Amino acid sequence: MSKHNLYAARYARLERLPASVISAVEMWSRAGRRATHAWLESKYVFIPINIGNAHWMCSVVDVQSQVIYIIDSYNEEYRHVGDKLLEWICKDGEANEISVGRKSAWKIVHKVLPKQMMQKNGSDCGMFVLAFSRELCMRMSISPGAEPPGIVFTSESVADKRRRAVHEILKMGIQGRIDTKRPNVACSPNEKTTLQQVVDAKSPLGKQFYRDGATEKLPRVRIKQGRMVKQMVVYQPFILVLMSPAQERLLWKYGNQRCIQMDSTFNITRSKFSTFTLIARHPDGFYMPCAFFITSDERQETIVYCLQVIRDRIKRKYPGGTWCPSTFMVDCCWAETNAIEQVFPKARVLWCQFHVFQAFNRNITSKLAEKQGVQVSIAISPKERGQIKKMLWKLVKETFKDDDAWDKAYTSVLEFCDHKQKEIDKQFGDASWTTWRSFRKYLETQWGRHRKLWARHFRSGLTYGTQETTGSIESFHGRWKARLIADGKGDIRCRRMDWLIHHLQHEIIPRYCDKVCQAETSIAPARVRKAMFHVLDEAKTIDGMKDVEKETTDDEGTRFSVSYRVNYSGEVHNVSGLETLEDCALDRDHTQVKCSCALGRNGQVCAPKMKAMLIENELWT
DNA sequence: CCTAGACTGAAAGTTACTTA
DNA sequence: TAAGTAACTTTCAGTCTAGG
Repeated sequence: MSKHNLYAARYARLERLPASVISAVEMWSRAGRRATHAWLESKYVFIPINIGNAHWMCSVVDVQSQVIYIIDSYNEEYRHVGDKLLEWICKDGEANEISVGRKSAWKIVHKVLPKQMMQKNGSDCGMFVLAFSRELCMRMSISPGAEPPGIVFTSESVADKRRRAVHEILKMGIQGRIDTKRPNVACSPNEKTTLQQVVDAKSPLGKQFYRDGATEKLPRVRIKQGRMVKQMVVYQPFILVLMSPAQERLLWKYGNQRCIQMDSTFNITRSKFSTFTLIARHPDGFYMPCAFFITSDERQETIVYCLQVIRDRIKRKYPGGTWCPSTFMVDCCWAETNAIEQVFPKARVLWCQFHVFQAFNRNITSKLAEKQGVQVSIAISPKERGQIKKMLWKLVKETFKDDDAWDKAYTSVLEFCDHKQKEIDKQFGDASWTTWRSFRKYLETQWGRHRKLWARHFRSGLTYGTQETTGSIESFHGRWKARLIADGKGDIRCRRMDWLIHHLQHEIIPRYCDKVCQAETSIAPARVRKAMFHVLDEAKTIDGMKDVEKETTDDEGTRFSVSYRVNYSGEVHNVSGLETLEDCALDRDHTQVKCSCALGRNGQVCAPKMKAMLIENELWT
């Protein structure tokens, strides 16, 4: 007797047999032999059989007793199934020189199921096959005399078996392949199919979340179990773009083929939203805010959306010619940089030199810090740090004769790092002090590749005003916050969003409009202000973005309306208790899964919770 | 401290080719 | 001719590190 008792075959498709029976079986048995052992060397072989790509039945080959059992959940007899199987067995036994006995000695037994065990719907046959296999495996005794088998389960309990299967898949995963070298060892956890693959949780959520639009606008769902994080987030950013017609004009007039600065600031309202400001420079030398957008995150795609709205808005209002700023000044932020390059491919992005040097400084202090060793401590002297700072500052600030000269200066910095590293290596041996090496790596990966973004040398020939930094926008934010604090209405971090909008609309924008008009004309500011207000009133706020219009009341009780475009309204749901999903699946009770949203807190079913349930549902019904 | 993006290695998917 | 195979590409999750 073989030491192997079981062989579970991959399924067999009967309709294919006539043409390809020989090669198919050979491939099949060969694959089995390579993986573990020949299938006919087992005691029992379980072969799920598929008929007409529709129905499944279970067959068990008892190799030793030479019996083929066929169990069909409808109690129908498929004579040819047994014959074909027998044909296979004989062929394969011959080919692999395994004695399977005479063909006539084999018996084909169609098990007859009691009525309570028969399938009563059109979709459970697969579960029946699994259930039969499991029961037979568990008992490991299949004898031709014992028939019909007693009632092991009823057809009603198949739904529970389905849930059990879900439970087991969630818990154990699916073994993807068998390690040919160690066939008896279970696969490593890495090879288990994880929940995300079993349940395609990343696919769109279903109708309730669908909106027209690009894929990236669909909310994301991450269900994580086991090795993965147990959290599900339906993530929909909040976006509000604010730009008055007056600002639009400023942006069009003073932003086209000129420099625009962009920066974000936090802690302006009680929400943890960021406020982005775009400012342009007036020929008289002062800077004015030209657009605001408030977002719930700072991801690239969110910024792209806002910039697109602003660009399209100006295009529509001033159709003549293409409007495109020549340069954008931002701080060293990749999300902003990439977004600008996506929306304005022709514009050059420049990084604020102040932020660049700030980053340098931070990394010089952290990476080139003094280190305490076992016996000695190595000191990177302030002088050395000063030296490298000076060299980098030169790279940032100065204009060189040509690109080669800049390159030479840059390489000399790297060589300086190498030199210092070598000194340390000589003293302490390789790999013990890698301060300079890691700093060099940082320079190369983080800055060397993107030199055009931050070095003054590569900016020659560009028109971007007089500033090399986003200083004016930072000071604008600073003054803005200072004014807010000074108005004595409490902590700005506790204020509401509508208050912020009101403040922008009635304080900030008119201020700058006054200033601009004073510079452009000789009209007294009071009259200008009136004229500006007229424009604002007429346009309400941002025309063309009328998806949502709301009447709001500010702190002083003045009513004003705001219209804004929200490309998708939503909130973040933090669903906890997902680890209990498997119990929920068995109990059909979802109260253990909790969600942070208002509905969820009241124990009601909210959308993400419903989605989690739906995913389960799909598996057990 | 938090979020975003680059990077990385592994798995899954694709395709062209081989084999019986 | 269909299944297997190898080489290649794409996708995805996890890690790391950046800057605010």
